[in-house]
Amino acid sequence: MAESSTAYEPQSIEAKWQRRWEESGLYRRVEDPSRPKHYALTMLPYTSGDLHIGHWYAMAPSDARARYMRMHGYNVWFPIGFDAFGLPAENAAIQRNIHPHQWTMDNVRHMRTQLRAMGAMWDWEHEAVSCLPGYYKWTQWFFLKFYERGLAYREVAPVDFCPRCNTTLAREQVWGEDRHCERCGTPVIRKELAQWFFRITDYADQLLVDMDQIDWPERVKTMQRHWIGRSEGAHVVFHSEAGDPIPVFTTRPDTLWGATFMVLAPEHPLVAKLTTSERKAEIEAYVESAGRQTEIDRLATDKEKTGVFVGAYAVNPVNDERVPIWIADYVLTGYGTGAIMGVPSHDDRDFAFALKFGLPIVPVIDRPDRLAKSLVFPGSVRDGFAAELDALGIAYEEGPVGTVGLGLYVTLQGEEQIDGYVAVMQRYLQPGNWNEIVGARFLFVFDDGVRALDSVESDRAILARCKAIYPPVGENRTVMEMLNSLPFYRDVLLHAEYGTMINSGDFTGRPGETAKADVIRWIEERELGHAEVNYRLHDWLISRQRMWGAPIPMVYCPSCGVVPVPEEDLPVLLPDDAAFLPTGESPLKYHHGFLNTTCPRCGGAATRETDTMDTFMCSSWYNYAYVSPYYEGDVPFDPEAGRYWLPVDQYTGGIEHATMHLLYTRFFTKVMRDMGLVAFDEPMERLFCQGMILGEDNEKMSKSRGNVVNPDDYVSTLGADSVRAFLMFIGPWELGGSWSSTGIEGIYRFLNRVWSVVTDSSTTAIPAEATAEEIADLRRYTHQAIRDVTRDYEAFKFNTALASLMKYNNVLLKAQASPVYGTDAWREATRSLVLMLAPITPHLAEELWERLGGAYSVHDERWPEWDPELAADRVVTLVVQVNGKVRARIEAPAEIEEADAKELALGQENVQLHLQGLQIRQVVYVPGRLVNIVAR
RNA sequence: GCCGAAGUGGCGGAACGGUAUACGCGGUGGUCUCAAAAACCAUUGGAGGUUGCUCCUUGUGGGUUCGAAUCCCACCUUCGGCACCA
Repeated sequence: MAESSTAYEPQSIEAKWQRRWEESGLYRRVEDPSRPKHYALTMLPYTSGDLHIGHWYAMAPSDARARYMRMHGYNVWFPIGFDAFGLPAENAAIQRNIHPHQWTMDNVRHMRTQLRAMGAMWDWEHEAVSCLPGYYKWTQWFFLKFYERGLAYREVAPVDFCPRCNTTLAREQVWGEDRHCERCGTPVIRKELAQWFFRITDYADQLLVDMDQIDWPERVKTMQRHWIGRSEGAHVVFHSEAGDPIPVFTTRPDTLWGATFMVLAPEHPLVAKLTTSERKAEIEAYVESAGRQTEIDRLATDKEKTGVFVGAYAVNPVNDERVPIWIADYVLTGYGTGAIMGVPSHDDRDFAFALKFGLPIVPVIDRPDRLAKSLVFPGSVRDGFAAELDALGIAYEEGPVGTVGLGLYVTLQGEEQIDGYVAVMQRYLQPGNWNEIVGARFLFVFDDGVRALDSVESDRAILARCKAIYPPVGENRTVMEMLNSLPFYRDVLLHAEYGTMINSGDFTGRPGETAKADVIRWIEERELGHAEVNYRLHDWLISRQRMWGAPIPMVYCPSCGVVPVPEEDLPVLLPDDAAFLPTGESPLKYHHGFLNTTCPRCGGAATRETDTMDTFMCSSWYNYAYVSPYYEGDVPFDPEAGRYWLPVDQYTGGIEHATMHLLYTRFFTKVMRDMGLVAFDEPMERLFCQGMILGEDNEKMSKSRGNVVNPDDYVSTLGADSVRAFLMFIGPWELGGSWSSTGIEGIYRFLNRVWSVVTDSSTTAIPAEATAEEIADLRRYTHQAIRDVTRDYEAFKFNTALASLMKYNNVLLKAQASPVYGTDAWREATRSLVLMLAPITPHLAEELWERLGGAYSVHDERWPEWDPELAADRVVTLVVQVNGKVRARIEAPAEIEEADAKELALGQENVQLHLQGLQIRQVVYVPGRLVNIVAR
């Protein structure tokens, strides 16, 4: 084989094998019911034009895993396609005067070439491009089916809008604190538009429950659970004094008696009606400013609360208390009913709001921890008070109170201590003083008696008494505001736990375990409201005011109203002569040929819907489209092929899709199941999410940073196999990592060393015969490598798989110059090395396999198996510790007995040295690993 | 802010509660060469020391344990998502 021992030249072998694989149809899909199928899928790339290193990072390991499954006997199908609708194509159209279709398809052609260079096992015969009519016909078909099932509806919803460009803006097109248009700098306004929604909330519970049947990363499931945000509570109707019903959703109906105000979202439909004339200007200004903020800003809990009183009052239905109505940006229209009851004593945000605006705060749920505090002011009690506290076993600390002297900081635990404390306080309180107990109870001890904070009136009365005694506290508007000025009390002023109801009329004393359910039953009986489940998830807004998307197949007829396009008329084609305005406005609105049509129902003149669909629609069913792209039957894909291949067995993609794409595609599958298109609940059985590849400077790659890595450059110099292997070597796939131009050279060197281990016969073997021990050593390394590498592939740990392969190759480099060279064990070693590298470096492995005399193709070979007997270590290193510190290491036979190990350990000189003057208490033995001698 | 994740040598990272720093990069010294590159060999966490050793080190502070990078609590920092980027 001397003539084939040339240098490793990736360029020639990669081209050679890519051609050969294609010619022989190695990766072509075959339906073979005799073998277990494996549908491997990686998230489809967007047609950005250039294959970024990020695409390689997502796809190469996914391919390696698919190849690994293939070597385990699975009939693997690994399709590919393109997500081809979207904003960048329109921007290109405006900037370069090129039709989005042409721009996109040029990109597709270029990307296909780049993708082929990766040497992945893609089945190109089932490629699908989402912007082609044969594809989006079915995207539109899904819209019609959802509409038929009552899952699509039209409703007015706000969009970010640039008044100058006359166009809707995506979130990424809105820049800066002042939220201006990225193109022209004009401040963005909110505009209400009629838009189409999908009723994903109908499936909220199924999306939650079915998570149990899929093998997805726990973090993705958790994110989806939070995203769906199921909460059980009650729908309760308050009324304004004028009689307008104001429904609220609350998860805590047991706190209804503590609702001392209401807050509406600034966009709430009743705001204009409720606002009194003198408040109008202020309210309008606030509504305007709230509308300009993002939801993220509005919900930030660390910012100062803002809000405005509308001037009107509502009535709390459970106790007929009059409560003021406010608007504030922390209440959103999209969640619940867009209005809340403010319970400041048991909700952080309501507490902060009430404190800021001087609204009364009345506790209505007992603290389950029974903790209370009291600050005894200097000079407010007679001598001997502290001794009484000692006698009762009450904890306190003496400390300065401002600049007035030393006071007592008392902490009380439980009823007995609180009652005892109040009794003592009543006896010792100096005239002209008061003392308060805060937390488990809110009690004010005055010299003529005790007053509890148990209602809005008591709040006023207590404050008035205190003010009379010490006028400066009169600046406070509520008792809580006064208490909040003392930092000592801040952690006991409110709590959000369930507990026994207090200050709640007939419900006072109701235990926390049943409080919520009991109150719901009671309000249902009185028809004040009812139990309700609320979701944070809201319906999916699928309308986009864009041209480059699948047109929504709907027609507006002056006489028939909203009419769906008949199925047989699909697809509603995008015009190929649309004129793009430099503003970015959708040309569909001005394209007469597209816009004007006839009503499918009455045949009269009608207009088309000009909005297109969210591109997440296209990617919600692409895993089905691949089965039979641009299918011409009466369902979106060939049912027979679908029965064999579906669902996806292994899906991989970025964690950034955790909540949106991955939730939408699950929703689609559930609707498809209900339509009878598929017989399963979930589209992807197993999911792995990779992290993000960063630039050499550890920053996200971007053109502006100048740290973008072009894979093509490295493919042409070091080869696709080096790029693939390096990307897998960087670190754990799920965590991402940063590119390194020197790191990839290290991989290239490694592949060269593999090459020389397998092909180099110039190192003449030492004439001596290999001993049985040398053979056993080599075989042990081989079988340990197979064991470790197999485990790593199983767990998607390509980085450690490569580390083990490198280590193994280093061993083989040494063995090459020893008598084992050329033995059967050597042949087993090199074959195993090549087989284990095949998924990561498919070209190199194929070439080396051929040189080893293997039959075409290495990718049809079976994965090597390891023999535990052969892999077992003969000698182990026993670590000897004294009190947990390593004091000696002993080479010992692997099967050493506990007693022998301990004896050996104690015999070590350095161990004896450290045991001097100490008494052995315990000896811990971990078989084959360590002996820890505990001595004092 | 909320939700999710991660912090280990000069760098990327490895470590079933049991030898911290595997593997690779980089550095240093050497071999080869007229020279350089490549390749190969050796060495490489920090501090101290009498070759044998000792001490310190896994973001910070506590805790559990014979033993903690690993488990628990609190905090700090960085990254991803937050509904019209895909």
